Amino acid sequence: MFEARLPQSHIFKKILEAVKDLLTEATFDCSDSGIQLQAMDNAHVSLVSLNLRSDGFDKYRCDRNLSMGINLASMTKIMKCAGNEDTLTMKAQDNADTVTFVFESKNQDRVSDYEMKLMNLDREYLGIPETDYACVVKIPSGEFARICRDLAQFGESINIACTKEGVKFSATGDIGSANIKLAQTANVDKEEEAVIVEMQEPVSLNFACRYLLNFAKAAPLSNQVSLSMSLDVPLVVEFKIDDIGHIRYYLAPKIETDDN
Amino acid sequence: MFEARLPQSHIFKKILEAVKDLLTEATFDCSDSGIQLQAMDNAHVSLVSLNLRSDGFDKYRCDRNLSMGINLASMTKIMKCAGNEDTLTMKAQDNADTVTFVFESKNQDRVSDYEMKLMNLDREYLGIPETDYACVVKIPSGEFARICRDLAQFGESINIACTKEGVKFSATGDIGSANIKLAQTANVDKEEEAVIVEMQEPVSLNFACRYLLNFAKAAPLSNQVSLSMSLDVPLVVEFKIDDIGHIRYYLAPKIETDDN
DNA sequence: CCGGCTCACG
DNA sequence: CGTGAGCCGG
Repeated sequence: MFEARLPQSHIFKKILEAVKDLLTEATFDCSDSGIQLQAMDNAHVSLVSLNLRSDGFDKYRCDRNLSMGINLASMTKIMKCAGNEDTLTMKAQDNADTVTFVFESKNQDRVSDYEMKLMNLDREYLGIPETDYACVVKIPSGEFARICRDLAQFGESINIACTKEGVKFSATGDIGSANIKLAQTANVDKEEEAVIVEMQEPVSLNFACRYLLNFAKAAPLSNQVSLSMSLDVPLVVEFKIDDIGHIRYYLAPKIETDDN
Repeated sequence: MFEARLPQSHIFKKILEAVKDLLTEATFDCSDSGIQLQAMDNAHVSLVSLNLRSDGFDKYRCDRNLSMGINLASMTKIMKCAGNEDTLTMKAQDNADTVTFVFESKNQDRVSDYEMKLMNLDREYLGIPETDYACVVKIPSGEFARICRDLAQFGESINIACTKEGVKFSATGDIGSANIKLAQTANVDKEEEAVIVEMQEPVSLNFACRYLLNFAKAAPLSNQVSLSMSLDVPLVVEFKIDDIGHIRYYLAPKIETDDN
């Protein structure tokens, strides 16, 4: 059987908020090492990759590898029924066609369980090569969300330009042009406010704003987000998730000329 | 060139909130003495007049008089990209057809700039005679907004009746009639809560609710609003803006009988 | 002053 | 349904 317990359901709630607008359904692959989800978004433009290590769970047991095809809208509905502080347990029998979510309040006064039908989903295994990136930028995730929101008003694509001094986000459109420059922080008063640029080589790439906006929905999962970029290679937007794993989004640059 | 800097962008943000529903575009007249905007609203019913003195700015430079035709929806979008505590700098070259807004966070780690195209707008210079008013009422601006909102439910016009005892706002309609009376405050505990009536002669005038509602959007700019009234003369609704100027709205009374 | 939540609108 | 604005709490 499969059983995984987290002391706080809110991580899972936020994960669902972070994927449900990109994916209508997805397969959760459970193995001894943890839970993994990997899927192209509905439009087959970006890729979502979620990793939750087994050791990050309060309790974890997975006797046999298990692929659970899940309708994310349904799962979102169920997760909304959990209190943020509830203990969450996911359970499935080895060959079952359902998964059960159990929410327990801290004092055990309230226990609820939700059983959800699993789906058979076509799988597409995608190899993601590990790469060295020309630039890796870490910025506060709230800042990232804010930048995407602000620049979305100006155009459909956002240019990210990275030099060793910092990173610049730009957009151009009918109402004008916008540039947001973040300098690498010298004084790291609070770690979560740091802007850190690791640069081998400067890059300047364009991305579809709409996807970046969706990625930014993962901001509640982490104070910081890292953006890894190289020429002609998909951007990686990574949010670490506490002590358990990460969620990554991959998005190919727009191959446009810099005429905006 | 033209350059004007304010230590806090929120004044400008609020100014835009206070005009954007009345005007789709407007000309900002910049001169050595400051920035002025004067325009009839889209329906040519009311008049908006904004004055920002140069000495109210942190830094101000205007080599040549400059009239900037601005689409206020665009400018509103741009102002929404500023943090409330950001330093705001407006810049334009002498004969440029664009204006640039620069927002800087207090620690300079974040700098964003927005360039916006200027428009050529037809100008209408309107002389506004200085007048003595039969009644000048000062009330808390939040109170004013509340009154307009409350009375809006009853009818399309609001009667403002002023005597030396105080001021009464009334509306009548299908669902009934409403009267809100504010007595002149005796004990001025807090200045911003004061209701002050300066009366030469009592007045009772009717105004289109819809415009008063729009004027009330300037409430965040000031704790107090003053209403200046005389028979058959436009009402003046004035909000002082900190140490820098004011915004005034002018609205002619409805010439109806008091049958509501 | 910022973040989360709730309500209203497109 | 998803997004944006206003309100309340930390």
